[in-house]
Parts: sequence; structure tokens; C-alpha cells
Amino acid sequence: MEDVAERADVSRALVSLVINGSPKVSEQKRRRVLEAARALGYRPNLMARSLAQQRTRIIGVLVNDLRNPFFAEVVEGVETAAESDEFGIVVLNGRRDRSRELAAVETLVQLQVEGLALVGTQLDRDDLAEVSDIVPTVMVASDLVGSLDHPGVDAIVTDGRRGAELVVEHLVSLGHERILHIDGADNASAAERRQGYLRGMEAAGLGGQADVRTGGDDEAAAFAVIDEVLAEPVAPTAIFAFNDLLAAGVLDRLDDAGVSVPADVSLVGFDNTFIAALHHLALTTVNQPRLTMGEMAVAALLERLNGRDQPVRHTLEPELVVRGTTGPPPPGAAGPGRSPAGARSPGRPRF
Amino acid sequence: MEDVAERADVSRALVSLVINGSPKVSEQKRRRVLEAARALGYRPNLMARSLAQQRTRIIGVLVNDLRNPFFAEVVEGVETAAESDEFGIVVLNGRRDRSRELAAVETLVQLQVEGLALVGTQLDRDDLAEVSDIVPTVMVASDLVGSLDHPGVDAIVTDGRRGAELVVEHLVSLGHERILHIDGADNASAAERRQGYLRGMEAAGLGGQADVRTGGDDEAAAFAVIDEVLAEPVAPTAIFAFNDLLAAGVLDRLDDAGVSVPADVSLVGFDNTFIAALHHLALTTVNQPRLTMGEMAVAALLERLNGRDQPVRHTLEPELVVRGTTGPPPPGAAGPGRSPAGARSPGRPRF
DNA sequence: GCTCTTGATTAGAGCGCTTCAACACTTTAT
DNA sequence: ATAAAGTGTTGAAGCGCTCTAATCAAGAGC
Repeated sequence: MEDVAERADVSRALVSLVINGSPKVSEQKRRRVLEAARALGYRPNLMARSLAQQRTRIIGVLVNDLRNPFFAEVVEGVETAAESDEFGIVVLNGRRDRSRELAAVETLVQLQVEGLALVGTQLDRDDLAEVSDIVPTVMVASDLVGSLDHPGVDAIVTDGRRGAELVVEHLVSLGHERILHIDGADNASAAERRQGYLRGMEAAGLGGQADVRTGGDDEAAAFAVIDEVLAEPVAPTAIFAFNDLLAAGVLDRLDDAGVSVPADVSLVGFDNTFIAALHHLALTTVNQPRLTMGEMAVAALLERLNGRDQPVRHTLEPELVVRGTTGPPPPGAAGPGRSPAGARSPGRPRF
Repeated sequence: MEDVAERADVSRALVSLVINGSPKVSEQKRRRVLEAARALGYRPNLMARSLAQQRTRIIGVLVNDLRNPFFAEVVEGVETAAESDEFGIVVLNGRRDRSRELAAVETLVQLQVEGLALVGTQLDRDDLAEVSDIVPTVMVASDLVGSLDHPGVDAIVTDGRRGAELVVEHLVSLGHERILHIDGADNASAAERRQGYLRGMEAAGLGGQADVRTGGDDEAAAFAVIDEVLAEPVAPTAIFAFNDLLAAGVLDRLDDAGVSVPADVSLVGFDNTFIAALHHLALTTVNQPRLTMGEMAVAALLERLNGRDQPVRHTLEPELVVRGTTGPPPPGAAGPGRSPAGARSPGRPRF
């Protein structure tokens, strides 16, 4: 910068003004400076600028798992919105490891980000208590575990409970009763969807048949569960998986076992990622407005920066997307899975 | 920091030493400082540190499209390697827009990253000429368009030409002759794979039947091409798509049209993303070692930082992964697509 | 001819940290 | 005892920038 100033025969201050497009610079000097800058290949040092300016115009984004297309799209939403507000974003990947997430948050705070968007993270209120005092924080697509209203944290979520209810309602309306839920284990949104499933089952008078198995959030997690289920005497006629990735794994394993979907068993995912839309999967699923969620997250952060100090919680409506993996249960397979004691018929159709 | 120093009753310099784990600090003072820091919730300012230290320990990663699982996995490789070398990474998403890519590179340079990993970007040598003088640069999974050896830029690629040849060889060995290639349009790796396809066809004595159509790099790009192909009198018996995403789109469209794979037409993708592995797609494809590529990229950058000034170019071997979308051509469909003038038989089987 | 505005430019302090040279104090060698 | 060497600590400069307040030049008003 010194060099540029010298070459243009002006002061360093003026160079700064030109670089930042101040209106109070004569056209003549502006030209001189710009030319000198180009000639010397001058590039402002963002670190120094941020330090001097006491602001970074950076939004930190911590994402649970970049490989999951769902999160990748939320991030795109964040990026789009940030860009149009002249903010940059820094994306860190938690890779489903909570301690890595914690470290990442720390890094972002030290980087002096002006806002923190936590996408699908598993952090809880204790992890965030301190941080949210320092920097505006918004959780996207996952809620603060065990807290309805932490005052410093905003949230943009899709109503997972409602989404799960929609799934159950859909399956029930097709005639299913033995509906299995493979959940997301300790994933941040798992509890809510599980709850919705249970409520949906209750509401349909199927409370006694509710069956939740521990799954996870990728294809691999499905394998063990499906193997287990296949080994049991009575099989479900429908499976509701925590998310699309998991559902894809279920589909694979059922395929291996020669079980056909939806003829033998119906299958539903969650998220409506592009995978679900592939015709060969044609997965019935629940849509979440990913881009919108990302954009709303940025909006929430900016509001905080502009002085709002009340927490905000936007709950978006999920939407059932019916595709090809759901249909009526196979004939003769209806009825409760667990008959009254001793009445279990050995010949009950499997799938 | 000032406050911490005061509370611990030491100088600012000593606080710095403690924070950075210098061995030449007495245990007593170290304790005092750490305690004061904790009590005050002190967090070092990374910007200030980088400025003073004249290094950031950050590797900038620019990725063509985060939604493509292939790139997401390369990034994970980069991240893993960077992490173990105590580097952080900053990921920017070009979203397939070249001007955005250019802007992103500029941002990263201004951020003072110590290394630049360009994953699948479309930038050419002119875009990079200046940048690569400033910061070590490595291209991953895509090559510098129109240049065999730009001295400042390293490259980690899979041999796309060879990969495409493998595909053609595989299809030819199954008995295919009318093999269509839907390319990646202006995507960075498109030219190479196209070339490999053409060479493969030549080598098999099928040069005259080579047929390349302009595609793209996502599902949507496939639709128009497939519609076009379906409207023509003579259909290919095999389709080689630029990548898995595109192949998935092809599969969808063929499905819509009632064409079955591989009975009527064989289909091959590229990249071996997890999508290809889904049993319901079971896409034959070409594997690229994504994680390894990411890790090698970091290794290359670190070598540069340690003084290497010769460019390095690692070409990894692609590997054909045969799954369920390839098989012999339908009976009676063999033979050249374009018969000698006038000899076109109207009844030639379509697909 | 003088002061008052207005607008363009600049000097210099300061952002939060690191680091080098200097300093004070011990310990060891002579 | 004294010099030499080692340990632990600190003052102060400096990283590249911004920004406030001061300065300067030039025209307007009386």
C-alpha cells in the first residue's frame, strides 16, 4: 500500500479511500491510484483491513456433514443471501463429529465472524451459551437440544414433528398399520421426527404398534437395522426412515434381500434431496425448503446485527412429496404385528 | 489480551507466549495466565495473529460445485490432510460460474491463504498466471485448460482420457458399436474424457461411429439430449455420460420413455459417487480416488511451502467399476448406426 | 482584503497480536 | 569473588490497514 501511495504520489490514506470507493476523491487522483495499484499488482490484505475496521463482514457456517446434499443446499442458500448483502462466508465441516464441531465454532469465533450459522449441528445449549453472547447465532435445520428458548440463539427449522406426522398419516391412509421408524440416532433432528412418528401412530390408534429402531444418518446405518428386521417373525409393511440417505440404504438392503418396494413394503424418507427425485428411487419423502432456510438464516443474523435482541424462531411447513415407494400394504399383511399373547400365527406373510 | 496480562500480573508478551505454548514459561506463570484467560473468556483474535505472524495457516479451497458429491468428497480429503498438518481450510463455492470462481480466487488471495486448491474449477492459465506467482496453487480433478505445464501450478488428476478409454473398451467388449458420448460441455474435465472416448472408438475401429453430444454436469443437462436422441431414427446401444449426475439424469429420462437399461441400452457414468453405488441405479462408472486426491493436493501445497519450485503433476489411475447398467446390446441392434448411403433399413430396432 | 465555507488530502494513532533485543535474575564454572 | 552461561520476562516496534481530526487550497461572501 505504501508503494502504491508512493507511485501515485499520494498518501496512504488516500489509497485507502480509493480502494474503498469513497466519493470524496478527485477523479484525477482516483485514476492515478488505481493505475498504480494495477501496475504493482496490489491486493489489499483482508486481515489487516478487518483488524483496523473492527469488522470482518464474514458469516461463519458450520455444517454437520457436507456430503449430505441436504446440507450442501442449505449452505447454498446461506451463500446466496450472504453474497447479496456483501458478506462472505466461511464454511467449516463438522463431519458428524461433535468435538470437531465444537472446535470449529471456536475457530469461527476467533476468526471474528459477525454471525454464526449452525447447519444441522449437534451442539447443545451449553456448548453455545458462551458463544451466542459473543456473536449472533442461528441454528438451521436442527434445534437446540433440550431448550425451547435460549435467548441468544435464533432458529430456522422445518417442523420435523409435523413432517413425521404427515408421513404416518399418508401411510395409514394407504392402509398400513405396522409402520416401522428407523431414526437418526443422536442426530439433531432425530428426536423431533421420532416424536412426530409416535404422535402420528397414537393419533391413528396405532400407538401399540409403534416401533422405533436406532439408525443414523447415512446409507450404511440402515444395513444392520434391516438385517435385524428381516430376521424377525413379523415384518412391518412400511418403513419411515430418518432421512433420504438412510432410506436409500434401506432400499439397497431390501433389494439385496429380494424384498420389493412398494409391493412388499412401503418406504418413506425425509429431506427431499435430489436423490429422492431420481426416478429409479422415486422416494416418497418430506420436503424441506432448503434454500429458503439458508436465506432466512442470514436474514436472522442481519437482524441481530441491526439490533434485534429478542430471539426468533421460524418454523417452516414441511410438505409430503409422494413418489413411487409408497403404496398399499400387500394383501393379507394388514393387521397388528403383535397379536395378543400366544395368537401369533406362524404363517403370517412376511413383507 | 491486555486485560488478561493485567489480571495475571504479567506482560502482554508473556500472555502471547503462554497462548502459543512456548516452552520457556515457568509453570507458575503459565497457570496464572491460563486461569486469567479462562476467567475473562479471552479468545485470541486470529486476524491480528495472522497479521503479526505474517502467516495464516489457512489453505483456500475453491470448489466448482458443492452439490456434486464428488467434489464434496475431494474437499473432505483436503480437509483431513490439512487438519493433520495444522492448517485450516476455507471453502468457497464457485457454483459453476466462472466469474464467481474468479472472484473467489481473488477473495482467497486477499485472505492471505498460504495455499490454493482449485477443485474442478474452470479457470484457465491466464486467470491463474498472476495468482500462482503469489500463492502455491494446485488444481485438483481438473486440468489447466490449454497448457501442459504452467510452472507455478501443480495438478492432481485422474487420467480422464484413460478412464474414458476403459469405458469404451468395456462397452466394445460387450459387443456395442453405436456408443454415444454425452459430454460435460465446458466443464473442466470434459475435453479429456471426450478425447478418451474418441480414441477408444478409433482404437476399436469404430471411429466413424463416434457420436458426441453436448451435455453438462448435472441431471437436468441430460434431458434435452436424450429427447433429441430418442427422436432420431437410429439409436445408440450404449451411452457414456460425462459424470454420474448426468448419467442419473439420462437414466431418469430413459425411464420416462420406457427404455430399459441395460436391456435396451447400456449406460456408464464417471466419478463413482455414492449415487452410482445405490443398488437401484447400480451405475457402471469410473472410480476416481477422491479422498486421496484431496490429500495429495495438500501434500503438493506443503511441498511448495517447503521450497519446491518445480511443478508437479500427479496423474492417478482411473478404475472401471462395473455394475448393473451395462450389458450386451439387444439382439439385432448391433452393427453400424449409419449404414452406407441409402441402405438405412427403416425397420432397424430402436433401442 | 479579510473571514468563512467547502472539499480534497494527509498525518498519525490505533486495531490485537508476535517477536526481537534487552534485561534481570539464577546457576555454574573458574 | 567474578565471569560466563542459562532462564524467564518484558518493552517496544511493527504487521497492513482504517479513520478521525487536522491541514491545505480555493472559491464565496462581505
